[in-house]
Amino acid sequence: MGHTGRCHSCPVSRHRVCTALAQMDSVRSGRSSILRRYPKGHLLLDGSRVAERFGIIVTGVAKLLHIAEDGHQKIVGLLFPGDFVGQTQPLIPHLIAEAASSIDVCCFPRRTFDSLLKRNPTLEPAMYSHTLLELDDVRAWTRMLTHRPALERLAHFLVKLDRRMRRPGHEQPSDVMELPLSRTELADYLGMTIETLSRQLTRLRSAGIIETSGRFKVRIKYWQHLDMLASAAETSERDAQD
Amino acid sequence: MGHTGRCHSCPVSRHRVCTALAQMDSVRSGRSSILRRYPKGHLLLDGSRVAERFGIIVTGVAKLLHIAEDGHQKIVGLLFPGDFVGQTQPLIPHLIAEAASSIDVCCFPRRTFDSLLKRNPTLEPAMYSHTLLELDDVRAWTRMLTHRPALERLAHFLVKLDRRMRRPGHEQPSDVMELPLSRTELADYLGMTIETLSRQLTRLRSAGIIETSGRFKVRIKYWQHLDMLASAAETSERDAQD
DNA sequence: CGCTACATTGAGTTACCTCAAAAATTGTGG
DNA sequence: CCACAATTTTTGAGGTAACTCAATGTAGCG
Repeated sequence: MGHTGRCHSCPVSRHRVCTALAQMDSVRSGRSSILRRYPKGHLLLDGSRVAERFGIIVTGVAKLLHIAEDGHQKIVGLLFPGDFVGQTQPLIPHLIAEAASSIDVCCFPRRTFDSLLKRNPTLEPAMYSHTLLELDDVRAWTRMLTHRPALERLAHFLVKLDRRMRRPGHEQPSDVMELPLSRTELADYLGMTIETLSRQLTRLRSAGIIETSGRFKVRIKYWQHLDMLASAAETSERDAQD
Repeated sequence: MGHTGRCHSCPVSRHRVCTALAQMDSVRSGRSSILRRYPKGHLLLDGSRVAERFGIIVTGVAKLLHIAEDGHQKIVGLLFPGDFVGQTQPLIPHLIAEAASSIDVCCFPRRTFDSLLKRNPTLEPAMYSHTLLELDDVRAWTRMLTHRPALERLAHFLVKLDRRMRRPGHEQPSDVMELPLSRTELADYLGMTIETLSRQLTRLRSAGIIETSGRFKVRIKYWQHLDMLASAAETSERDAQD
């Protein structure tokens, strides 16, 4: 189950930043980093502080939150295995990340990571590339949220979640997966009310496309069907214009 | 009007990346870069190719577009003065940028820029920071689009446009500004139909908050009023929850 | 088991969408 | 410079997806 702390057995080792890191022997053999497990709710990133360590998510999901002065929190994104946290400077003080579920993080002490950054010239570019891809992803997601109906937004989310949570090899196509967010949070993230979200879930459930048990377990029964709904976006957006 | 090609007279010189660049004498004196003016519609970035030059927008606005296989284009973002284009690798092949209006760009030949990158260790981090801030901005904007009504989205856009287009010192607070997008494009960008957009513009117009002339000229008469509408977001989002 | 918090379902309302027509702006040839 | 077509924007009328408010159902916990 849990991996040994060496890159070759790590489920995220094929991600961009890990690939760059694994060019260093000390990293590949697991001597630079420690795999830490954090409980749901643990603060992984505090935007107002320099991070004590750099971390790459190995399993689990983290919420990215914006905090208002009054302390109120708004979900602005999610982090999945392969994504990283650990800023060198407090660039965005109102941004925090916290574990949405129990989460495994591959952690490098700040100093260690800084020296890796200096010694490995491919590392920073790899991080930058990762961020650029994420930016593009967020932009596409924004369009999805603003132009597509609630059902498709939900379908898209579920498909994305499934893809990013599935550990290579480890899982079957239609395993039960854990929702990282409560209904309230998920509705907020998808830009709808909990009532609308609940109705859309019911639609998918009674169409036989998904199965739910308890509040947080979902199983995709017809992935293909769900994916069609999710990508109905592109097709009907195309029809619409020009 | 047009600046001399030296950083000290340049309206964007106080932006992050320019500040980093201006640490080099050859840059500060304007020997590395050329100020180019491109007409509306000019292709500034082709995501499927390595860019011939690195450019920082000095005046004007550029559209960021996603291209589908069928050639259909969707607006995913805007670039303003201080933002930059010019990738080293074709990371996001379906992404292009084109001038939304006539636009001035401070251009560095690829080779020159690469060597600057190597010689100035603060440059890449500055670019990275810029991108991280942009990512955060897009995330906040996404929330705006998904949670706020059409009128507020439009108000927010106008306020943002005003802030980012205004050259330091150069303009009066309530100058006429040029809309970088047609109604169709703007509606698409703001996630509404052209009809709804038009109605919201009319509302602002008849409330005396803005003035329009022709298709592309807007003047904000009551900036404060508009800003209140724009940031009604935070206030009423706060009221809503917890 | 009963309490509390969260999720689902129901009924009525509204903001935005769709379809259709009128008005304004831009481009073109005389 | 003006008339006229083409394009884009605005306005109008009616429909619908999603919202709000309210009630019911269900999961988790002492």
